[in-house]
Amino acid sequence: MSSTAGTAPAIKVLPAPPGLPEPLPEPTVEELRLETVLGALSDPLRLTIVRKLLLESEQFDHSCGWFGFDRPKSSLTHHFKALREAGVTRQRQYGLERRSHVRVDDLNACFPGLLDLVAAWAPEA
Amino acid sequence: MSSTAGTAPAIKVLPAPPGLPEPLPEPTVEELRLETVLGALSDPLRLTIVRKLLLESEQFDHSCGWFGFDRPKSSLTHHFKALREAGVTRQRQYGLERRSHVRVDDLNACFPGLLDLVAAWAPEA
DNA sequence: CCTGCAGTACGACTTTAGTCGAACTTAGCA
DNA sequence: TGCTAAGTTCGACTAAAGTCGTACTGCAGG
Repeated sequence: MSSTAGTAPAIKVLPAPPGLPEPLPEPTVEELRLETVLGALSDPLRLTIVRKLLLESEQFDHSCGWFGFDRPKSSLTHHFKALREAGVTRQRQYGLERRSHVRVDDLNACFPGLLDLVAAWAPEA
Repeated sequence: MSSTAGTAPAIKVLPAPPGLPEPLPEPTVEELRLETVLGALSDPLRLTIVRKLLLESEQFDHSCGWFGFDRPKSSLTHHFKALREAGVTRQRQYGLERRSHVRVDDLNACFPGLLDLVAAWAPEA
């Protein structure tokens, strides 16, 4: 996998089509680590976020407020950042809003079946 | 919080054949929680344990020392206990030794595909 | 320009998890 | 009977995560 030259050049930004904001910094596909992704998904709130993104219209990115959590904004920022830095989600800045979506293709390529488990997850009774 | 109504009243112990020690306390299948299992697997050492159990002769249970980690015994106890309490492994006492194996059937039933990811995992370069 | 709003950054605090030494428990064995 | 080895339990310490208030940035609309 790490066939790329010595120090990974860390291509952070994708060739975004014109008009589409560039993603915030995130790990590349090669940098995705199972233990990190599992750690990011071992939290009920983050599991809820990812599951909701998967089940309800993955076609669009969704802003932080779309989820309707009644937590302080700084807490939400923390969790969205954790998901992005683990490589689970991608975030783009649209004007005022920062919208997220799940990196479905990357995750299915690296960890096939994992997202199915998340989609099938049910929050504790 | 038990479960499906009526049947299956939390079978903690298996119908162990005579001569086979009973498993140490562990969550039932209904009690398995995705976030807990993922949390247990988000540690490299524990991932190593489970992967090694999966790849090298799952037919037999393996004692703590079989893995050959050069960590203090109290640390190992900690991690084996974490895996067992999350429902990932089952432990039985054989004389002096406490042997572990992965609860393959239970995990495949609850979280299909998860163990494949663990088996395919490679410790960080 | 000013104001309001989405969200971040920082920092303090609390909680949880990992690490490991030391003392203890128990089975097998001479 | 007493030794040894596998593993536990306890407790202290440390490191990492989660929580959230406050201050800040930066776009939009009047």
